[in-house]
Amino acid sequence: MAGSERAYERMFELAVVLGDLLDRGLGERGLTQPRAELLWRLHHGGAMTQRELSEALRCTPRNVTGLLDALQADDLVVRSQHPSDRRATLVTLSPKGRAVLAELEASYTRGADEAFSGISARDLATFTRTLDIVIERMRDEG
Amino acid sequence: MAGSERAYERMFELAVVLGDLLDRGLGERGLTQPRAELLWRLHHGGAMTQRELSEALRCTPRNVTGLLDALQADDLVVRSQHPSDRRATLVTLSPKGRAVLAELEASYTRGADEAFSGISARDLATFTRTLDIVIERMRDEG
DNA sequence: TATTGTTATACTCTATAACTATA
DNA sequence: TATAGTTATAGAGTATAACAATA
Repeated sequence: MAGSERAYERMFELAVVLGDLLDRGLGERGLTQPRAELLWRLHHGGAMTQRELSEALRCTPRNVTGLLDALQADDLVVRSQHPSDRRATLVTLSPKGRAVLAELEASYTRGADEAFSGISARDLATFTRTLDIVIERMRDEG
Repeated sequence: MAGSERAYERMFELAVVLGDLLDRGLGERGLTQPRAELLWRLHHGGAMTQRELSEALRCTPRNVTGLLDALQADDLVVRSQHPSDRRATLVTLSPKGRAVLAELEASYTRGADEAFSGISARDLATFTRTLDIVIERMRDEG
């Protein structure tokens, strides 16, 4: 088999194990991937309207409503009035949400360290550079 | 930022663009990821019972029933009687299903070549080796 | 008794369309 | 008129539980 095909296979395998690992970690915290991605955006982008969330997540406004309803029921986010536009809703992390996200971020950093520990800086650089190339090519194939 | 964290980020990005690329390619052929994975198993593993499919796909037998109902409606698979066990159903690709899968496999090989063209054999080897290590570590974190 | 695949039911994520309140 | 977010409805994928036919 050609080297490129073997590498290609491995990338698909990576996507699977990465997804499984993510689902396990999130599941232990009562989260799903779509809900966690929404929280992640708030964690890194700060308060946002639902419209802005729907654009960030590339999904419909209706979808954001559903995700927020679930997250609000779990006391992870807060909906509040927008100060200047009474049509809009401002979404923020609750104190509990902030705590969960801080812990999630720490777990993420831990995961990165564990994944690549013992790999030389040179190999890591080659790995990342190759990944950059492949990602860009796949994005272009739109 | 540490090199490991940057590489980790890139892997998550890869999973996203790989998933998007896959969805686009399958969507053009009227397929979804779960349905395509079922077809892929039949393509490479040959005729199977629904029970065997549910084990291969790591999902419930009920789930297989639903996927097969949709694939059968699109004339991509055939359900037939098991020769020796009258409880069981044997599933095979239809002629149309075989044609679609042959084309899909060709497209897969093309994708692999395009993704890594121009990358040196040495870099590709380092890339694949690093990927192997990371995948194995993530699998161990069960 | 155990197994195969089904019907019944439910939950999550996703989408479109119609609607309300506001801009 | 246009925009923000909702209700109504639908479809895909997933799961558990109860059931019928067969082993």
